[in-house]
Amino acid sequence: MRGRGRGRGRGRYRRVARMLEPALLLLLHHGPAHGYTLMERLGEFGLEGLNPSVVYRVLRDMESQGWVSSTWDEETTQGPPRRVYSLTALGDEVLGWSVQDLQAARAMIDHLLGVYSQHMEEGEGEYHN
Amino acid sequence: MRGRGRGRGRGRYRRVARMLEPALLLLLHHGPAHGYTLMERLGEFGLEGLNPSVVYRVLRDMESQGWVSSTWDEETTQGPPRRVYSLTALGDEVLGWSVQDLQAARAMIDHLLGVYSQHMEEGEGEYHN
DNA sequence: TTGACTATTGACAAATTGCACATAGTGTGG
DNA sequence: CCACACTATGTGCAATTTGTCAATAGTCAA
Repeated sequence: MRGRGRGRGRGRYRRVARMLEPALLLLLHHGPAHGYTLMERLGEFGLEGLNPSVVYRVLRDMESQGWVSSTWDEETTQGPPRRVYSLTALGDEVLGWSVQDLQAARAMIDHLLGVYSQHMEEGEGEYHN
Repeated sequence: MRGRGRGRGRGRYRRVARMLEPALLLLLHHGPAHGYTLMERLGEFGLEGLNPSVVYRVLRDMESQGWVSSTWDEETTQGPPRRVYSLTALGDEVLGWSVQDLQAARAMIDHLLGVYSQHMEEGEGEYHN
């Protein structure tokens, strides 16, 4: 068995992961920020409780793509040096594309939900077993 | 470099893949159908052009989870024997959960899009490079 | 100096996906 | 009969993505 985790939860989680990049880009669209701060602000987008290494990895990957750039923060705070990420011009463009992608995704979801509620109204949903 | 496919397209495609299971369940909610037929009807949900083996694999996986059941079609048509898939009671329930997940996903997308257009109106989006 | 909290990174296992190809029946044109 | 096209489904494996665990590192307070 290929064990695609049964039951609930999984689906949402994975779909959510697909929103991590857009959410980070959007947060940076507001202004530069540290990775740690970004991670905490992800809660606003329903992305709380992610493993930090996931978030940092995405940030580094986005940097290697040139969507964001980072420098080490000058001021010493309580802790090791922090990276400050900012959106690049390319990242700004990518954010625009992401928004379009998300609009398309929403349209697909709407269609599916529409068909489902239609089935419900019309009393379809006889499963044959 | 970990090569997370640059540029467009990828993101959408992956997000789309996450809708394959719900779409198949919904199609089967309408009534039993062959894998091949299902594959063709996926176009209605914006899921055209998928590699057949992907669709068949998901169907078999869903069967191993007990969400759908299949039998070989009696009637001989042009081609090898075909499987007929139908939704099980469990599959019907899973479809309901999927719908809830999708509603939640839509809410998240709406929120993100809302924040984005707010930024746009307020003239944010200074990227600092 | 121990523990708690802030920050970031690395390495590896597990899960997912894409793709190329294998198999198989039926019908058609030469 | 043979090659070819089209309908259908299944297998195997490489590549990619994701999750998890642990390492490193600095500051502060008891």
